[in-house]
Amino acid sequence: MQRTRFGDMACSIARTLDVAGEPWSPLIIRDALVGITHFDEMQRDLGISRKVLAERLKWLEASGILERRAYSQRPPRYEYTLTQKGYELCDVLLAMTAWGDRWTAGDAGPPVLLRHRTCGEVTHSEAHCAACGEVLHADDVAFEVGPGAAAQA
Amino acid sequence: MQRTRFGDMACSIARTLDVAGEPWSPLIIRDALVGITHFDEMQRDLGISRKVLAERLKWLEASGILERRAYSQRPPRYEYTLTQKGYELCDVLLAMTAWGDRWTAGDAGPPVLLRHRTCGEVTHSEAHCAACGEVLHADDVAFEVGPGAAAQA
DNA sequence: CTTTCAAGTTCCTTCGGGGAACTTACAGTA
DNA sequence: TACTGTAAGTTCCCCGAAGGAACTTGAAAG
Repeated sequence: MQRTRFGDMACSIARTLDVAGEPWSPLIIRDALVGITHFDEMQRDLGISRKVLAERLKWLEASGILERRAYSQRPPRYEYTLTQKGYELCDVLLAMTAWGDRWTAGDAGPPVLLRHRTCGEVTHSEAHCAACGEVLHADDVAFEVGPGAAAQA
Repeated sequence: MQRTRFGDMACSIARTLDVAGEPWSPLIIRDALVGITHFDEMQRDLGISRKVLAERLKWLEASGILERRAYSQRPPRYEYTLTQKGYELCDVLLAMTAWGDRWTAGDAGPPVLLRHRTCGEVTHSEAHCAACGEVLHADDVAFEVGPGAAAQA
């Protein structure tokens, strides 16, 4: 959690960052996606401080991204799983993966390959226009004032 | 810039975060995209501390995301524009915008609308499989070990 | 020759990250 | 019964990074 609050800005990018913009959060969500759902598993996998992990998990749960559920009563043991809201956030992770593979992988190639289950090909995520289906890049769009444009403090 | 280095992790998400994971960076890139390219403009638009802005701009320039160019010699005045590498990173911002519009906009609706110039519709970014063109979500993909999977410290 | 502006830099305070140790609650085993 | 192990945190201290305000530099403009 950063010092300046992004949640109040009239910008969906800022508001997304407010929820999951802190550097560890996307990696926690990635872990939850691939089945690393227990506190100690995450801590070992990420090398994150236990304190910070506990803070992030609380925040992501409060934000409706993760759900904390006991998978054992005695002894009390918990797992963190993605909600629908959290699951949809993985579209952002797919976009990060595509960019990171393209620009930061270097000669070694990407560390992880994504195989599309339905078509069988190794693939990556590509942004498309939800209306016409064509490939969409940032300068294909014009920005217009939307209905929620009010509270620009 | 966070304390733990993400750049060395064998994960494209982590490596993307290493470049642009600090909370302000995506907003700086957004500003550069929409034509807010001068130091003072950015500082006013974002409400960011001048110190932090100067640090981020240096880092993003060093990472090949932004280019610093003098648009005036006398007096010396500079602008920051996106490189191709930085421009492609905007795909991630489009995904953040789509998620933020859907999950954080509330009753007021999205603060900004995106109109696709080629088809004319108000739209949002949608992740598609680069191979078959179908809509792609996180559990449509299987993760496989890639060629660059080595250096998991 | 004082003001204004852009583009930073410097200084100070405070908050948050990192890391290690500690705690709680239970299970297994000898 | 005591000892060991494990999961899920919490507490403590230190230090680095964020925020904010003031200062600097270089040049034009009144």
